[in-house]
Amino acid sequence: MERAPLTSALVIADAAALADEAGFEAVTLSAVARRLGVQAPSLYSHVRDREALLNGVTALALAELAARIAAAIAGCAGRDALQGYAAAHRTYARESPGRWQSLHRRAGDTVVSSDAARQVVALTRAVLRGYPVPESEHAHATRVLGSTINGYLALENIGGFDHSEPSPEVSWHKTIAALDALLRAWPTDS
Amino acid sequence: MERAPLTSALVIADAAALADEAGFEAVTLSAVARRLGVQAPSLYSHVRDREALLNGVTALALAELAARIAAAIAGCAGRDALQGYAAAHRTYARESPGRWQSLHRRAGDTVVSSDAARQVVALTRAVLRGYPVPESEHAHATRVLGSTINGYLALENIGGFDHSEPSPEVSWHKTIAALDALLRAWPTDS
DNA sequence: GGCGATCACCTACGGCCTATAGGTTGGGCC
DNA sequence: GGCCCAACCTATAGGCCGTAGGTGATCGCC
Repeated sequence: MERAPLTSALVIADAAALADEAGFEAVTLSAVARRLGVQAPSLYSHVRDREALLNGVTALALAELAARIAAAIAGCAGRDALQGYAAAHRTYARESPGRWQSLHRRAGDTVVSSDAARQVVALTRAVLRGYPVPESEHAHATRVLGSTINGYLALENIGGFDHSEPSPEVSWHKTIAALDALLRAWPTDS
Repeated sequence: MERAPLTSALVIADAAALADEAGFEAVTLSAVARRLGVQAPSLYSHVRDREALLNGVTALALAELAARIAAAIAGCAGRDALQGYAAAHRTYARESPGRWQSLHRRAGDTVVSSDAARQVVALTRAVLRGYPVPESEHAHATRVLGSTINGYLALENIGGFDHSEPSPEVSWHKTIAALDALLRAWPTDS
């Protein structure tokens, strides 16, 4: 059978698919090799070690997330942009749970200082520009936004809301509304 | 040498110490056994399997966190209580990084429905009672609070703030101030 | 005081994972 | 036609989980 030869990108893409199917912690060189119909040591030609494979998945996820955010907030401002920004995160977390998990780890420097990382920051600032938050406060507001959205999704993800009453759906909308109100009346006094 | 015999609690306590020293993912039956001067299979008398060991650490951490929160907000209300509540989380995350990490995983039912878990929720509601948030909105506000605080600490923890400008310290205070403002003017309209 | 049970630990093992070393094959290029 | 190299292979070492079954000291009990 004529198979196209593996490449680093193919291996990483398959690892990402596996992460979504079986959880990020299930991403193992052996498992990926099995899925690709190849012996495990063969992968070391394409990927330096397991850590590099995981970093690859993280980088991929970050780029995908950035693209989704960009699409979601294009042409929007104010609350619409915030809503799109948050929804992009949430649908990504739902549709690609493994890749999304891969974002919640200390990643290698190449990932941290990647274009995708910078792009996500830039997109967040773009959302803030629709609010009366002074430029000097953007860094803080970015952090609050990221903390709350990622924190919410993380809690939801590990089942933190499974055993309490109101549906996470409602709380999610309230949370976005709260962020909107917060940005609208950003406390500028120290 | 007369050693006191191991117990389940001792094994879990040692695992927690190891988690703080080497990271939660380093908590392995072999490593704990080494630290205790015992062969790895011996631990299975005290702990059902690795998963149970990790759940034990999570339960321990949750109980410790609840105790710290309780101490931090005793006799406080309003902003002071919020400040204490948040600070308790942060100092716990800094002083016991491994145990704190152990809280960020899907834990077994015994942990989720433990007294400590209920206590943390109750303490959060106690904080909210110092704000004009209607009782019917407490669940939502609890989630926002937990999301933001945990989200911030998680981002800080994985180094998300390492490569951007203002010190995380300043942003942290701004974040608490923002939460205070938010709760003070909780948007009650749908 | 001696006997048996039990408890807490042990060794031995199988299976899965990472990672390295070194062999084999087939296609492209001179 | 012969050489080289890329992409895969097998073999192997070492670490981890978890099970099975053995051993010695201690304790209750007669």
